[in-house]
Amino acid sequence: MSTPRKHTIRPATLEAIVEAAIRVLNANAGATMSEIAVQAGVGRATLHRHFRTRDDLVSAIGIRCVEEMNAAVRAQATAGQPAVDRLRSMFRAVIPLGDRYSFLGTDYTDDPKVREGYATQLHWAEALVEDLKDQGDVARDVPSPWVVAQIDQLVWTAWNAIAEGYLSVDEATDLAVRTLTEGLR
Amino acid sequence: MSTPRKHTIRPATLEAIVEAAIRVLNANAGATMSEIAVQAGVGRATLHRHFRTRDDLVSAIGIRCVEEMNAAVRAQATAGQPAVDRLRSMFRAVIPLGDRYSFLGTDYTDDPKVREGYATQLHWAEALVEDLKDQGDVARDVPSPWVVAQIDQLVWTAWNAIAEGYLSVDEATDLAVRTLTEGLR
DNA sequence: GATAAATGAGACAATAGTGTCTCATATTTG
DNA sequence: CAAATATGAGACACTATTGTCTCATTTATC
Repeated sequence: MSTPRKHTIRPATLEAIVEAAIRVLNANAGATMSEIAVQAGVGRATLHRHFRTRDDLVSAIGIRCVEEMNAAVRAQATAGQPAVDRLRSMFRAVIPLGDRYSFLGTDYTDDPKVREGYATQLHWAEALVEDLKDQGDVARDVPSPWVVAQIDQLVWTAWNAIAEGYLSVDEATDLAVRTLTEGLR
Repeated sequence: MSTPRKHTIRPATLEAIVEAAIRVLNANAGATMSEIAVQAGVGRATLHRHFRTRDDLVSAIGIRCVEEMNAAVRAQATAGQPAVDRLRSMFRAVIPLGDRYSFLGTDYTDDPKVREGYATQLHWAEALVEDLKDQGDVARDVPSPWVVAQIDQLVWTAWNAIAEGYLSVDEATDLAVRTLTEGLR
């Protein structure tokens, strides 16, 4: 592991650190170890005890978020369903995670595991887009990277709508699907 | 002004600094004054001579970008045209500026002028959305903030498509309009 | 060409953040 | 309750960056 220590970490402490780090880093990508420690209600030394460097901490939560997201998608991935329904399930699973996920775009980690998890998501999305095209839900003349990018952006837009309180998760999910396929007309 | 100096700046020097700052800060929001100076081909002291602090520099280019963008939109804003055409003109004008604009989201400045410019754009977009709804280009039941957010995101998606080389500016513009109104079906 | 002013290079102090360490305290485990 | 150990607090050295200053050199201006 990248952060081996002779100390065992208490579950509650680990939880506090990870959650605080996700929260703080999403708000400010350049946040300091002290800020994270304060937000976690933990001594700064404890951070360094379990995550030797700042990069280790960022990597660790990057991995966690990406895995969380993949898990959410996998849990919803019911093969055999129509492509649009799978799109909707995917949105429904991923949109509520928007606030934990967003920092990955900014504060991107070079950690291979994060990149790997990212690649997994990308492949999954590409396959889904291919199916959507097969079913005629997406026109063949639209470049697939555009569709994938659009899906990505819609997750963020949907999350924002929920955070700002003008849509519920279900409403946002429906609107995302609708925006992608039918447009807003 | 926030950075008054007894020195006059040479136009070429100012240009080099501002362009380098935009380039470097878009690539890395936490970039250092040294990096910017090197990229500008200018001594670090010269940076501080004309922008007392790093924040001053960031504010200055923030203001510049926002004004650039407003100017581009204003230049295209031909009243009397159908709303969809104005949407297309707006996309066409703003999309190529994506690479200079993108850092504003991340490295957001607290400068009132930047906020003000931002607000101007927002009002402009809201008015356009209202017109689009009047013309039946956007359904009435879609929340306006969603439409505005969608327009914003499409600019970024379009810029990315161009930067990655799989679409031309005109193709990206058309696809953005199409995605918003008709969707990708 | 001469004068004035802007620039480049580098020294400098001050600041902020990182990462390590120690020791007293709190918490778990047996 | 007692022993083991995780934690909190703070001191510490180290590094990177910022912002100021000076002086020699280049560039513009008359």
